[in-house]
Amino acid sequence: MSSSARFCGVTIQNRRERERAERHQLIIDTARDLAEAEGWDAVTTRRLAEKVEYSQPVLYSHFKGKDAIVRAVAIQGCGDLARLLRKARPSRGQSRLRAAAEAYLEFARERPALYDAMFVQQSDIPWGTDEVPQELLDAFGELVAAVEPVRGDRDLEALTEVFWSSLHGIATLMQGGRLRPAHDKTRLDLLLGALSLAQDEDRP
Amino acid sequence: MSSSARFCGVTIQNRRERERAERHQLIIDTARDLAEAEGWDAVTTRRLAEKVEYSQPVLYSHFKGKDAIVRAVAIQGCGDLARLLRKARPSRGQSRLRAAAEAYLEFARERPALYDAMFVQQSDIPWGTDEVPQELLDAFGELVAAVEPVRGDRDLEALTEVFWSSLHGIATLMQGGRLRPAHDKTRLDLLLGALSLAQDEDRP
DNA sequence: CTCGTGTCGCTAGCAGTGCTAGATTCCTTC
DNA sequence: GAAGGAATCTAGCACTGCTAGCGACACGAG
Repeated sequence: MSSSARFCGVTIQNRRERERAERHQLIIDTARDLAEAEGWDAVTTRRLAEKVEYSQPVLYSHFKGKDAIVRAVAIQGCGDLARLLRKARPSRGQSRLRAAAEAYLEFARERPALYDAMFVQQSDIPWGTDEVPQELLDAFGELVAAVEPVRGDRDLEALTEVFWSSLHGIATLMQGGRLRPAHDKTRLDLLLGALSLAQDEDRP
Repeated sequence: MSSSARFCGVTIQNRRERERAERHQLIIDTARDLAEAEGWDAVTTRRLAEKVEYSQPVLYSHFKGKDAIVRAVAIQGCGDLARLLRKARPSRGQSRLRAAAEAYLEFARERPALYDAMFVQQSDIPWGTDEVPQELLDAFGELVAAVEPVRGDRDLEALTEVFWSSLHGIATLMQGGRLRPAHDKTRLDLLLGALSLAQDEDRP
């Protein structure tokens, strides 16, 4: 019976781990959805626990604290962004740089709370040289690929950082209502024209 | 005696209003200093009240709520930034654009909490066409003046928004440790070179 | 000089926050 | 079935922003 018991024990343990992983993901998804629907201020541990139909302490058996939940949402959001950028290929005479820029800004516009968790709220996600999440590297890699065609003899990583920073600045200032919507198109044209070695590569 | 009484009453009222205005400013300054020293999380109404040596309700006789205090700090910060940009004139062969960019980034680096209140934390400051504070217009005006020399035939306001957005993106991503410090100089060179009509105006 | 009057600031409290210790319930195993 | 252990919940702490209502003070009138 010991082998049977062990076998059974393993499968039961597997089921438990699976259910636990599902609940883990449920918490992340619910937090993201609640934030998108009502903003991060509305994401309290009580409301989140109520939505996942468990009590608060269950959250703390999965995450060290609320910050860790937000961080998990942010990291998975980076994966979403990376996939979106990978799919965003230029159509017609559009440059790859423009396709990436438009996809990035659309992501920030459509999912402002998620974007906030990823790049605005301060978190202790390791962005330095050490253990930075793969999702982040993927997203940045897609930006690098989009910048590469216009790099010329410029430093590719630094140029990508400039591109990213500009997009991020536009995204956040727009979200805060600090830029004039009337300039939306002109602004992006100017940025892309300036970064494209000024050889008017991007004009249609 | 009625004229004497009225005269006295006016001066007393003046003194009271003056003291009240001083206390109003004291609250703003204390909130800003506390935020700069320990971050905005440390700025609670209790701690703030303790620092100004009054009880909490006094804060609410000056401001509608904590948000209004942060907003006052932010608006005065815009005045500081405008003054700093006005003073930042190019030295030697430096372009005015570079002088403004460096001054802006230094401001964001040296006073991160103040910068946060101004441009990161969402607030209901009216940025639209209606009653936007004068301090804000001044600061943006300084940026416009710095961009003007390189505008070429481009839309000046939109180009300034691109310049501002890029600086803002760099400032916030740097603050969050999301950019590589090794690229700091290259990044700014690339941005200024790209915005300067690509005529290498800014290369020394 | 004394007495209302009204402004001013304070004490105490509310509802809600993130988080946790201890009791309780449920399931597995013998 | 009973013992053991893991998983979950209840109840509570210290804190947040904010406010009602009380008490003390300075002021002007008689």
